[in-house]
Amino acid sequence: MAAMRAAVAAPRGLRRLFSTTPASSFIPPPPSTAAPVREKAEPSTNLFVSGLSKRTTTERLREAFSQFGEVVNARVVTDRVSGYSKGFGFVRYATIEEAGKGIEGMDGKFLDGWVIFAEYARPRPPPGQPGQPMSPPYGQQ
DNA sequence: GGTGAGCGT
Repeated sequence: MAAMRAAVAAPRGLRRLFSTTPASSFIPPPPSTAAPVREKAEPSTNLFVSGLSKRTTTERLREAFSQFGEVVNARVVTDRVSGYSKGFGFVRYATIEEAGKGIEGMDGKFLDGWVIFAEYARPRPPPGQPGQPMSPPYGQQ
């Protein structure tokens, strides 16, 4: 009789060996389209250029892409403190048409000894909308 | 000092 009580009170430590998650012995399969896959952004006048040489500057980037259209804005992303290029940049054409030609003409090409990759840049969050002043309590006096 | 995938001062 006392053995029954012992069989109920003792096996607590043993239950952990038998009670492994029953319904999830494996990793839950990702529902797809949830992986860190970087899809290409939709066409726009803004281009993302990667694979740049560390010595490639904004001017050279503009020169290279100006062959295929009017470059309205070009910028090589550089570190603010060190001032060195991060190896990628952005190029903005006047029209989407030129942007497409810029990609077709510069993607996979060489620039300063490095193969660069040109693609449409992702949409960026808007800078600052009217209603967000930099100074908080500056209205009442 | 300048690496080597990436999405901006």
